[in-house]
Amino acid sequence: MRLSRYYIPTLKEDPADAEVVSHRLLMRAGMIRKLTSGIYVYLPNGLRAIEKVGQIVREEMNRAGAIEISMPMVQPADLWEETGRWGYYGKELLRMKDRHGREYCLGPTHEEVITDLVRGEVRSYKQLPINLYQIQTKFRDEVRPRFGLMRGREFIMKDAYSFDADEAGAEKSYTGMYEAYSNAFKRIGLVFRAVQADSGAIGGDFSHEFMVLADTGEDTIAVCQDAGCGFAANLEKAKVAGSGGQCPAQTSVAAPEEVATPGAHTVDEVCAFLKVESSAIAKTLLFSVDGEPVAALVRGDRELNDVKLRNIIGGNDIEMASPEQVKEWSSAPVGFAGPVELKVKRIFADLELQRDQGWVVGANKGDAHLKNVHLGRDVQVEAFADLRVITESDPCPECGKAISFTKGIEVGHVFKLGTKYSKAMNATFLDENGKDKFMVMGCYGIGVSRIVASAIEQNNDEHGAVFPPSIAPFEACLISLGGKDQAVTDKAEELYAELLAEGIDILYDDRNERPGVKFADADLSGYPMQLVLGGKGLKNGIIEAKDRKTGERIELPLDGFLGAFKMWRASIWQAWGLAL
RNA sequence: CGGGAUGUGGCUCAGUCUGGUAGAGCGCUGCGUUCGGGACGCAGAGACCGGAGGUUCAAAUCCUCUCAUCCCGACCA
Repeated sequence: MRLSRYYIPTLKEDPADAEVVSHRLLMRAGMIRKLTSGIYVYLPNGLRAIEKVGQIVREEMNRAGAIEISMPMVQPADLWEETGRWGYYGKELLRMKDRHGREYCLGPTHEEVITDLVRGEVRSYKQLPINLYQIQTKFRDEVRPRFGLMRGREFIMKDAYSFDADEAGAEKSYTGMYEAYSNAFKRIGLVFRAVQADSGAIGGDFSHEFMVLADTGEDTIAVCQDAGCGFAANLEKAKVAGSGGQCPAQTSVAAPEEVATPGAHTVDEVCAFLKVESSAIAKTLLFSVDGEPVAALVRGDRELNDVKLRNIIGGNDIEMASPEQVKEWSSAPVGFAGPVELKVKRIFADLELQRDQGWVVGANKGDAHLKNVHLGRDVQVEAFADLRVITESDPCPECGKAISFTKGIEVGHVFKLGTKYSKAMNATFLDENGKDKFMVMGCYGIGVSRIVASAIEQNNDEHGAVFPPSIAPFEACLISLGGKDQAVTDKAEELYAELLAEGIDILYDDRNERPGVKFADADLSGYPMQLVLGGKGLKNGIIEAKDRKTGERIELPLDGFLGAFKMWRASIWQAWGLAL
């Protein structure tokens, strides 16, 4: 491509509304432009990177036996009613009506559509397994879109759906996708890690996320320090080691005693007032679950894991109780709720609280707490469960050794769905014995546009983006420093033609610009290889080759250029850990 | 949805407190010089100051409402 006839509108200055590095650089490198909050235009270089990622994903999906289709973005509400997700999915689902008043939504995901398709087509076990996928624009009306392509409302996703005759087949489909994902991310050139994950609104019982490791990631993952163990999980999923069982009903703990704690609303204030450690306190958090009160107790120094809570209590609409609700349910202002004689039927407590000891809790009246509260004796707890967020000082839940936290960006997610959707939508087939059975499903997503952003998050420097060669908008940039020197221009034209004929994905900067402008643009855009031809070089029979990642420059001979270039190119790919 | 902030040429911003001729840098157009790390000179084009209403002789500036965008939180594949 000739840059003089192409469209890469780079910016010298940082756009005012771009916070994270990938957003800034995508804008500055002229790869995207914002249309409105969370919705972007993909400019030529942005589109190229996206399509390269898409193509790698497509190849790995095809290799794994999946079959590409394309489903509509607009979906009818009645399909979502069938699975109950019209109610469950919430405001993230952008809903609309057509001229007849019929309800639709913009597809944030396609379980309903694919299941509807397959139930109408697949009748026999002989047609299974089948795995269908698409690469398509999705829409999720995020509460707060941010960070450019990292969390947009409109984004490009590859989503695949597998249908199997039985659990064993579904397991195979799942591992097949897991492997395909690992292969794809390796080819894309990202440092990533597969971790255990919560399945969220998609549902199902088992899932892994593929995380690109980057300090700016929105997710935190807990990783076992012991490589042999291999435990890695999203913080919202990571279980905390702890025994189940019952809290003893008998105890030697003294009877509860009310103590005055004027003005002590927070755990810290109560600690300071009563001169106890925060680990001696059990805090009571009130939630409204579809309008009904639920209480969750965790130790004062712990953080409640709301995903774990949601998974235990069920329900559609879960939110923190409002101050008014707290007052109604606990008979006290915020900060003094406690489990004893609480007007809440469902009380859940973290495993740590079943210890045979007395806790400090709110007294359900203003300016007072109770001490010596024993949950087995004084409180009707519906269940003791793992409710808290794991901490870095907790042991690995699988092997007991130390764990550490790192930040990651979720770029892929594989789910085992089981029969959740096939049952809800009656997707059945006839098995060998002529019996009707529900198909066993799995679903698998890759955030294609997000990968481009995460690649920049992981690879950039003060000059701009640094793309892995497999997904760079162009693999190499040929910079001609010809100016008025026609001999240099002629030679550059010749090299460009040679590289094109060789099938190299090359951008030729033939603009009538000063050298500094060309260098800055090439660095900013992140082409992994730069070729610079100047007057001096031409005289000496060499062209300069710069590795964008390391900054290292070498000289390639103009005589026998193509061979020398191909060797250099191979070394660049190899340094990225990529196969050509 | 709660808290905070910002809307002025294509971009980044000043001007708003204290009302009185709309500014700068970058970018853009033309001419000339320059040409290995975002050049320089000269001459230009380009703004209903987010929108609506109000106060005033006079509003980018003060008041009311509204819309949009960003940040923090809540929430969330």
